[in-house]
This record gives sequence, C-alpha cells and structure tokens, in this order.
Amino acid sequence: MDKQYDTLKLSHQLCFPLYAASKEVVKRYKPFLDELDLTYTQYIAMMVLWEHPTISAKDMGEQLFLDSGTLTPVLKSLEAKGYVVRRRSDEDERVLMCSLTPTGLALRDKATSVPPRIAACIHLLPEEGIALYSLLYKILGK
Amino acid sequence: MDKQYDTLKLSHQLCFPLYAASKEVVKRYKPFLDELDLTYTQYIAMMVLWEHPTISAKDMGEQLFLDSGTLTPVLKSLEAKGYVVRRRSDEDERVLMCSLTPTGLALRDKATSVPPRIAACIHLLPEEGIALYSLLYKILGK
DNA sequence: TGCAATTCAATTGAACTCAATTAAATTATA
DNA sequence: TATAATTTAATTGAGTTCAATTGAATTGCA
Repeated sequence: MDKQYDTLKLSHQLCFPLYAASKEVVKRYKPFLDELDLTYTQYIAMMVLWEHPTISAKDMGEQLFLDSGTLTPVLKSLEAKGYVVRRRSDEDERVLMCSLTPTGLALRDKATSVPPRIAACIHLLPEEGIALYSLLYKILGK
Repeated sequence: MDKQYDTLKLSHQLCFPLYAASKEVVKRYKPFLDELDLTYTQYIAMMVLWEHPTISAKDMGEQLFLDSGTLTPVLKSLEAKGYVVRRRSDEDERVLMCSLTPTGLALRDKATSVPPRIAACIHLLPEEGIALYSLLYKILGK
C-alpha cells in the first residue's frame, strides 16, 4: 500500500523519456554528421543559416532555444571552418550578424542526405511523427 | 521551385523540437530541484535508488541511458552529499554497487512535491501526455 | 542634452554528455 | 592451467548547456 511514492517512479515520468529520446536521437545523427564534420549543435545552426543567409546571433539563438553562452563558441567554430562570417552590425554595434559563406552554402548539398537517413532509423509511422511533432511544439509553447 | 532543400528546414525536423523540448522541460525542473540541492541528472539517479535501494552502476546506467563517463561524477557527488554509498561488490570486484543511505531515503519525502508541480507547468492534456509518453518510448525502442 | 535603463554578445564557472581509452577483474577457451 | 576475450568502472578530451556576470552600445526619459 506504498502508493505515496508512485509519482517518483522513473516509469511514471514524462520528462525522462523526453530527455532520453532526445539524447538517443542526437546520437543517431552522429555517424551522418561526422561525414560533414559537424556536431548536432553546429548542424542546427547551419540549418538556420541555410534558411536565413544573414541573421543576428540573437535571432538565431531564439530560433534554436540557445543562449549566447552556447552559441558564441558554436559560431566561432563554424567561422573557423569557413562556413560563417561574424561581423558587428553597422547600425547597432551590439548586434552580431552571422552570414553564410559560399563554402557554407555548398555544404547544404552534402547535408541533404542526412534527413532521409535519420528518418529511416527513427521507427515511427508518418502519422506518429506528425502527432509527436505537434505535442512537442505544444510543450514549447509554439 | 526550390523544393530540394525543404527537408533541411528547421520547421521540417522532428529531432529539433525533441531536443528543444527536452532542454526546456529540464529547465523547468530547476527551481524545484534547487530546493533539494539536486541537478536533474542527480534527481533521476536518486529516482532509480528510491526504487532500487541497492543497484550496480551498470544497471543504473542502463536504466538512465547514461554511460560511466556521466554517471561516475554524478554518483560521486551524490556520495559527497551523503545520499549514496559506493562500494565494490564482494562477488565481482569490477562491479560498483550503489546503495541509498537513510539521508537519501529521507530526501524522497521532499521530492514528492516535484512531480505535481512539474505537471502543472507542462500544459498537456492527460491523454496528450499518454500519447507523448508512448511515442517517446517507441523511439527508445522500449 | 545627460543620465538611467535596456539590450546584446562575450565570458566564466559548474555540470553534463559522449567517444575513446585504460586498467582491473572475471570468464572462456585452447 | 595459461592465455585470450570479455566485462566493468574510471579517466580524458572535446563540446554543449545554462546561470550569472561583465562591458559596450543604444534607447528612453526627465
């Protein structure tokens, strides 16, 4: 009759499988991203740049749910790889503008092979993927 | 007609909201776990111990999807706080047995307040939570 | 205009995470 | 039995993550 601690069982948690599945899926990206010499964080930053070839660090951080403590070293490493140029805005010196280089743009062609290969190793039906997607964005408040 | 790069849009990804929602929810634990002086990783390790007062580091790592590189410092910090005792198994010296202390057991009473408060700030309907739960465990292959 | 408040990126510090390696102990096998 | 293979935890290194702080630039307001 020891029900008062049931809510503390691992199997009763929603956050825990969220946390574990997130790490698990990021891990599945690794062999594919290794081919591009990108980490997962660098990859999602490149995704933002492929859609927005010039964007402020702040706007990128908001899209990625990352703060400057995380994003600053990511952007510096992408700059070191030659995919990004970092430059202060002329209108407002506080703002750091990030721009995609031609090399960074070219990387997109190699990257197109990643999503289908990831999809192939996440064993969800299409409708399950859609359901998961909308539940996750509901948690994110978007 | 630039459809060939659509699969690389952030809004088309399933992993990205998974990754973002995971971090977001872990962040929501912080004020509650601060009251217990636990990090999220320490908290889930304690959850395992509340269910299994004595367990090997290997078994705990399998339940939590964590390897020894992560778990070793977590268990050492829990031992430093007095919640856990680490001791080599008598039968097999390779095996590290972790045991809950009385202080660690007592912490469970304070921890019972965490799940209801987290539930209150994750805005999902009960049936949505159940659906999410099963989709996440499907990804985890469990 | 001049000062206060705000915005923004960078830095710092603590903790997590994984991959790869190491070392010790055990088990399997020739 | 002696050696090889396996198992396990610990360590190391690179990168991520957040909270808190700092400092520069801008904006708002008296």
